[in-house]
Amino acid sequence: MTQEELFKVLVAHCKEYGFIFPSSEIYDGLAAVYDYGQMGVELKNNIKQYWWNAMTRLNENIVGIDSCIFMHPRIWEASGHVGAFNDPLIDNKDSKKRYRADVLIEDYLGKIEEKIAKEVAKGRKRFGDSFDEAQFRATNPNVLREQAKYDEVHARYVKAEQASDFAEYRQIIIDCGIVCPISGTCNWTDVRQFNLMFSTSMGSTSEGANTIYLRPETAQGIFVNYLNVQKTGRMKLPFGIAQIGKAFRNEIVARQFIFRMREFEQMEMQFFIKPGTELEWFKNWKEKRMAWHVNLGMGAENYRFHDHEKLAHYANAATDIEFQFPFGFKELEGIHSRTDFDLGNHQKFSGKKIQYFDPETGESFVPYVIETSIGVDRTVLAVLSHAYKEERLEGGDTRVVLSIPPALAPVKAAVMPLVKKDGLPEVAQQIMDDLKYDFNCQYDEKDSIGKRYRRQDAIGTPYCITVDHDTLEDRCVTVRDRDTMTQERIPIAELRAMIDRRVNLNTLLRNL
RNA sequence: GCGGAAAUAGCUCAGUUGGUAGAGCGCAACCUUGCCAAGGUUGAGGUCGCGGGUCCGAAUCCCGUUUUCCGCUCCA
Repeated sequence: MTQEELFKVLVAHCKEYGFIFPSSEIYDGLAAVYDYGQMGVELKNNIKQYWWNAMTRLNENIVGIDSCIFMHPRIWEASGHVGAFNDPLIDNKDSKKRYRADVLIEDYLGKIEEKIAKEVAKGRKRFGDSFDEAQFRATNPNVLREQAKYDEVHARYVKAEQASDFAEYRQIIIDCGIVCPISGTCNWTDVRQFNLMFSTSMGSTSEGANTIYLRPETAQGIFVNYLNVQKTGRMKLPFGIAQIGKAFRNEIVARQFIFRMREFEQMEMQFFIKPGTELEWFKNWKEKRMAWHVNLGMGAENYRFHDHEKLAHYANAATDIEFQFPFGFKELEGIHSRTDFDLGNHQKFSGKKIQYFDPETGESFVPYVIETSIGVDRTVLAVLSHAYKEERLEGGDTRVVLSIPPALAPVKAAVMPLVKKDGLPEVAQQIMDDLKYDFNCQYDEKDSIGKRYRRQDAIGTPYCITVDHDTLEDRCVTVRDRDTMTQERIPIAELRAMIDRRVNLNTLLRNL
């Protein structure tokens, strides 16, 4: 089976066994929106708990918050999202390729600069030591011509940018004869803006209503609460604030199942530090976060770092932790050194002083930030795609098993009477009643025992507990292991401790 | 958003010049059985993605539309 086929089968499996459903399915679905079903929500909650506890409990200097999706609109100006998420796009009608209109113009200007630089280099070669660059630039006809062109286009571009005049963008592209590198033609569509933020209005009357945005990231909720947490929690640098929550992006292309959704969930932690220590902490968090992933036991070889060459407007160092999905290595988590970009901008835009007073040195400054930002849904997908296996058994049968890390498994144990009579269901029900306070358990008495085992394999239940006729005599049950399919006989009295040892999240956390 | 492919029962699919909608698996109840997808009986479930058109008659032909999958960019 190819990776592509495996991915399709996985998507079908997720639906069939109640992990993930397409949204609004009875109304034909809603593109790139998915709901978590009865199994999916358990898996997702376990992942969130693993992250939350790893952050807030294992680190004494990290606390959590839960900020709202609605925030003051000015926040998105301060964060740069209103600008950066409003890319002006243009399509070439012949090649069907889409480009950012501003990038096309900037590339064009870049080329003119290159030409000028080449002329200058030529001049330097010709005149040697007596070369006067300023003089040369002011007199050489080639340079003057190119410079004039550059100045004219640049002036128009800056003006258009300030006015958000997209028609002018297109006109510049056409006037300059900028062609599509693929088709080589100048057959362009209008410039259109794709606002990646969802908006709605707040306020009950139309004239008094404000446009507000659904947050495109959870990070800003942390930054705007920095002072609150720092002061009320008496936090000292370095310290971190963690948050799990929904974010929304109106992606042009949202695809690959739950990998890229328009509504998604993030787990973000912003770590506040002294300026100058950011590279050290960046490295520290890179290692810590990788350890968190690898600790799940899904194979260190399935993870890798991807350091960013091109940095976002807010970062001075950035890396991704990528996971080997069925469709290749893709980003699971981002770790960014955001400098004082966010807090500094909020200080500027809000007019409130956002600083940290260092009692040791007596200095005040805007803290630097290291961000770790992981996609919950992507982690769910990573776990599921790694867990899904079709095994060929000795008898020639196949079985589908989800080898989910036991601590994350939606159902920890299934309790089943071997037969639906002779008092076995009653005993099984008693065991169920005892275990259900500690673990999510399922009771099943329908169909043959083999079939029930397979059903549990398909949802990744680590243990199946079977009550048979001997149980009535020796008070022992058969515990069948999901991955090895081996069975062992265990006293009912020891069941809870035995399961707990293997599925408890704390065991995972202790290994970190 | 653009181009290509697809949509029939919960799932996988069949359905032949246009003529009353099918199979296997699954699901529910009962009987038999009892440690790795057992057998039997009975039953539920589809206006063939949706909307138009052609036709005496459309799952089938035509147009539109929605959703999904595959390519083209961004990103958690």
